[in-house]
Amino acid sequence: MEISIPEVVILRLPLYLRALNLCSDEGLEIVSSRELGVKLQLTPAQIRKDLSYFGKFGKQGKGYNVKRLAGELRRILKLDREWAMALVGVGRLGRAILNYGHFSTEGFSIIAAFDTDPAQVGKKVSGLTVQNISELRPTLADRGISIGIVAVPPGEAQNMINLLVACGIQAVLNYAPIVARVPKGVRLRDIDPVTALRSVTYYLR
Amino acid sequence: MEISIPEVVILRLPLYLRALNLCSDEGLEIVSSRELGVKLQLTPAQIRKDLSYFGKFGKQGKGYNVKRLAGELRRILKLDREWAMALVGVGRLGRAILNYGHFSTEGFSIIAAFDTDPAQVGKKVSGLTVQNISELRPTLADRGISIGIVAVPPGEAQNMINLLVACGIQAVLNYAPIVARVPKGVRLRDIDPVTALRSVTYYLR
DNA sequence: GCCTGTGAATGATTTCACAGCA
DNA sequence: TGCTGTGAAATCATTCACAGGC
Repeated sequence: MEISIPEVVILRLPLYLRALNLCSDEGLEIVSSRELGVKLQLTPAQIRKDLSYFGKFGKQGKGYNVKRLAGELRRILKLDREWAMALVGVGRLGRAILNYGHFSTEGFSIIAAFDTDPAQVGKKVSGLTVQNISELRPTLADRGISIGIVAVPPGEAQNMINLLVACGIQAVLNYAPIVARVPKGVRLRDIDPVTALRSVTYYLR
Repeated sequence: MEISIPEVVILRLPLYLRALNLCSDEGLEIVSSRELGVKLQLTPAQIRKDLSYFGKFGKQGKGYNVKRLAGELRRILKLDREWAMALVGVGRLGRAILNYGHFSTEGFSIIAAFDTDPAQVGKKVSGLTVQNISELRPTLADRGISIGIVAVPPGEAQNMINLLVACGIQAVLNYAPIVARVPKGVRLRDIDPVTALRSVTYYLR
């Protein structure tokens, strides 16, 4: 029987990757779980235990080879390929997302943009021609798009998510400030600065 | 001795607030933990247990008064006041943050903007005059700013966070794609779509 | 000596299950 | 009957502690 890996572990792997990139920048070739732990404010034991779900990547007495471990994590997280994404909503927020430089350098490309507003359809934004939402289904299928980015007003967001799901999307990155729902089997991540702030004020004077 | 409330609970309270707002929009006056659980994909028991850390807000046999519970949560999370924020970095990302409409409607106002680039200082962006970073300390103190927003390139981000901390900031909302560190007592929240995506591809085909 | 990988122990969080009230 | 609030039980996650290898 398959042992399944806790989701908290998967959520930490990208942080390990960030820390390893930092090690690379510092010219480090080998890093120990203790050193990684200092950078990430995690215990060494947690890092070792997390990695042990996937294999043995370290050398006793030494630590982990920075490049090798980064490569393994990229493979585990399926970051050793390009991921095609579609943006829904090309208003102010959607345009800012298209201009965000860090997606493409990390293997995530927005290759299609959609809007429900006929006035937007056909316009060029950041090198993409805005398509009518009715073209969503064939475009997702033909162009191998697995991730949808939702950047529409809150009132429309759940409908757009439902539409993406109905068209076979596998994951949604939701920028709308709502409680979004997706069926089991579809993955959802929310980018919501207001929710982040609301959980922080509790601790402030 | 004070019993301290688990951080996971605090992280869920803003979601409860979102769900309650949705109930309000639907014209609901009373909601049960079961109904909230359906909206949030959480178990009713978890919602009741979470709320029980703070008091008894429900009516047996009925449920929770939507308006009343929303009000209590706002009070608990200290959202019954205005929070002043300072933005550091007025490049493309910083400007998009200034244009993001959902902060001010939720009681979070960006009332000062800073940049290290002398060419930016003195310019007006979204109604704010960009200030020299050297004015950070007096401005935070004089204007009662408790939250700093970091939107500078990755290489400068940790330095800017250190500076904010040195100037007495209580919380940092970090948009830079780095592993950021803050001392104990300062709260950090990261807004990082690439990290969100990296944790999602693991589950995709 | 130093650090990994990992069962066992501890600690935290979630869920159960039910008393008590509307 | 229906739902809350809550101890107790169950589950899940983290940390400990040490065998084993460099």
